[in-house]
Amino acid sequence: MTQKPPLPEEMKRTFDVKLENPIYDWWEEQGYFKPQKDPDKEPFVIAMPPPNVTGALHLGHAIVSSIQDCLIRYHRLLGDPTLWIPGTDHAGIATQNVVERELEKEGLSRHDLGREKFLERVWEWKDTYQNRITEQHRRLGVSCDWDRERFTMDEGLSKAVREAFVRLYEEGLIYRGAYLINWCPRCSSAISDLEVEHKEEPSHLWHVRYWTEDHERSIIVATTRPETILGDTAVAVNPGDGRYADMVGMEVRVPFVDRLIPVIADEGVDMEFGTGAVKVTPAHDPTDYAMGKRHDLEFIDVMNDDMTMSEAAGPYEGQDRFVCRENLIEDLREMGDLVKVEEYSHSVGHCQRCGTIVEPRISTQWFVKIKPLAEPALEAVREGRIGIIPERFTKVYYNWMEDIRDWCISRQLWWGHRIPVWYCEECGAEICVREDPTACPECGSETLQQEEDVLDTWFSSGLWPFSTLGWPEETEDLDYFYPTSVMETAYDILFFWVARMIMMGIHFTDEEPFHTVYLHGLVRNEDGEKISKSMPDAWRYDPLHMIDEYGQDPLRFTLLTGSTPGNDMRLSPDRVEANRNFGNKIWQAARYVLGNLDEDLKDYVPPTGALNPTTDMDMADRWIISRYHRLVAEVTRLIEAYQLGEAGRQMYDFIWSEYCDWYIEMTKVRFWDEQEGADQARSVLVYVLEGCMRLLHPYMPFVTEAIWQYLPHRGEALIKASWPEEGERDPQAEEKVEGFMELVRGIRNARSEYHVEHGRRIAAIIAAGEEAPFLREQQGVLEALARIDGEQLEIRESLAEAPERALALMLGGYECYLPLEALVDLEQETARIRSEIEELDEEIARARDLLANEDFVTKAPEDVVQNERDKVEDYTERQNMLLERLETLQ
RNA sequence: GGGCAGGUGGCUCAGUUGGUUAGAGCGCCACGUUGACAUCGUGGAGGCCGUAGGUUCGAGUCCUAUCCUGCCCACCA
Repeated sequence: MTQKPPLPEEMKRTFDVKLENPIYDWWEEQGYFKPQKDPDKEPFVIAMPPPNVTGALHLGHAIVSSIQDCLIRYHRLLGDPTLWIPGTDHAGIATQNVVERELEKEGLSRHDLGREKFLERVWEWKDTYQNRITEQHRRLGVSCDWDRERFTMDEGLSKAVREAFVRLYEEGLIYRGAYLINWCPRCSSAISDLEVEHKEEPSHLWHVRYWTEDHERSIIVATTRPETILGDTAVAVNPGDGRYADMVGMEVRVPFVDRLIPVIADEGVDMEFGTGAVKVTPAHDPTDYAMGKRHDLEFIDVMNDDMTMSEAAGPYEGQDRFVCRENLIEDLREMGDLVKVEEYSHSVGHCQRCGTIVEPRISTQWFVKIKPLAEPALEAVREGRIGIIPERFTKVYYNWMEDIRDWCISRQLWWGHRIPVWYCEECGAEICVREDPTACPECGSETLQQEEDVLDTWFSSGLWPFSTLGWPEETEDLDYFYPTSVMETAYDILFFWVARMIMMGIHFTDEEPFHTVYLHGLVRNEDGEKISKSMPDAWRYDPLHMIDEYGQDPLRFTLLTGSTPGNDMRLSPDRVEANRNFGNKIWQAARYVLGNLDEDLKDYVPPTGALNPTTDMDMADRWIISRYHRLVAEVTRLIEAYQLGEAGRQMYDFIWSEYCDWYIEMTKVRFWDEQEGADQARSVLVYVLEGCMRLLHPYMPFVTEAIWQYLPHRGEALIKASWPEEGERDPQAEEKVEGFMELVRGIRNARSEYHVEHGRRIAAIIAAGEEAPFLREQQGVLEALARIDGEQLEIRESLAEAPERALALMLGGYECYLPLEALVDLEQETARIRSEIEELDEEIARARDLLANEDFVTKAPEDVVQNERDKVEDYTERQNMLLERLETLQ
């Protein structure tokens, strides 16, 4: 039944990136991405943030996939029933915009097609891009359950949206009314406060004089938006402002439109700013709106939907708002009522989706009364039922939630969930029901008109963690997999999405939709710029291009290790290349291991549990096992703490710098002439490497699966193997081998310093003290690694007399002499020893000072103090030997 | 106006309960075709951890102030 993995019989010289896709397909066909439900186990569940169906995946999606797939694969290896739900978002405005742009190329507008035909076009687009996105996701290696793939506008989710809307409506938490909203003239729709991006822009502050009816008195106001003068319905001053006290209650005339407006007193006016008098346009400014409400002023919208001036703008009717501004300023100047123009910079709201300057205006829209939803959402985080990583974002979350304002959810678009409300043309009743109504429940009339507006796309996204599991139906999935575990996404949609999921999740399911929020940063290019499609070298940062070039594993490893939670990262192709090299390094190590095993690989199948170090093993074996066990513990701890980057780096360092650079080199000696312990080495090589593949699998799924398949192993696939066990450490072996490494490094260093040819084997005399037996055991390894001539190597307990004319090294507890007569330059050697003595001097002085400090000795932990004592002893010993040496040289 | 993050070798970044002589990758210098690997190996140069104070036996790590960079929030007319 079990189909074999799609790999060549023999390991090739390098890992072929083209194998990634077949391996992925194999995993999928084998059903490894599907959760193994077990009622006794707690499942691990992630709802994947659904990409918009607007276009191609970018590096932002690559980081999402990398982090989530890493967590998913880790938990799958732990044996948790693991579910990752994929899907896509209809992305209301964004998608409608791209399709409209397509239509523009044909010279058409959506109005030319009409609602129905236009929506057909959008669905076509959606089908194309959803498929493309799915394909791209597969290439990113995501191990999600494709059978559970959802779309925010598919039948089930639409039902969820309808249910959520109706419930909120019935609870009185959704209302309709005319309020000040943000209007995007290009999108021709209302947008929420969050969808407005404020940018500081240079502009002017125009001082304009308003006259009283009799032209006896006047008041000067300062404004950044002269075109809204036409909608003024008051002029306000601070009640405590003596300059204008006598004018309060008077009426002044609005220029160009025949209207007298009152001068009012309001606490909100800052006496220090501008002239201290402010024009009030309640229909076009949030502050003025509030003032208008307080003083019961008239609300006059002076613009049409397309931002041409409306009939209310009198002589300026039909002009674009900014053309009107220019003309109006000119006219004021001519009239002499433009008193002053100052340079002024202020923040201007732009539409998040199209960049157009947003116009605050009064409009009838649908809103969610948000406070009742926000309160429990705040508590959930305050009381720790939801944790946010990194923690600093909890404060950001609190600030926003505490200060939250009602959410405008209606959009004047065609693409989206149409608001399930009908109006009766007979009696005017407003009907909000779960099933499409056929007759008015009030008057029985069948002339019902459905609300034209659709919902904000984030309304459906807010239901994602449970709507994807079948809510509002009480499905098995919902019962078993909900609440989900981790919500992982970019920090820039904390409010848009995460906050709303928490609010809606708690409201509709009485449970927090997830227990952990993990926020990652944005990916930028080498220069720290946001990567956008319009950049000339954008292709260099296209994840698919990077995958073609280097493979998915290196890209993923780079994204995982390149940053810490919540911090942006700069991604350069160089880094991906470096990690590609790491993948190759592992591949080569595996080839070495495999090449040294006997025919029957089954002899080396690793134990089910940990292989612990025992005294009958070679010290090198004990050392690497111990180091590997340390790694298992560390990586597990770090992943559990969501420190994915650090865990990855630890594996990189261990595999490259310990396993490859040292352990593999050490084993070679045993294989050369099949010395004692060669079989032991084979088992240990396999044990550690196979374990590393399991550890590393969440970080480099493809290359590890391939290697694992070649290596002796238990089970059919790495992806569903088990997480390594934390075995025993062997401090003694670690200490001995590290001393040995220090000795080897010292000899190599000396060779290099004295320009000994690489190929040349040299003599050495080593006084090893009680380590002599150990060093004799490792004699062959020492010869190989330090390139020493076995015939000329002497290992003793101690030396009665140090050899003359030899380099002296005091390292790792060894006293080592390299008799390089011909090569030793006496002066150079003297200088070398002197500088080493000096360095030791400094260290000894530092440690002695520390130990002389009573406070240090009494207050610091015992092991820290002891450590310093040992150092003084060790350094002094080394220094004495070097001093002696210096004398013999002179 | 409020808040947050970053400032560590030439570049990009680690360094999470304060404790060896602060690490890595890339780049740089010297040497190297030993049968896992030149997508490599060996050795090396290079940092008073933004600045100034403070707490502590001990600070890259904690506190205060300050400068620079970036970001978020806010009804700045």
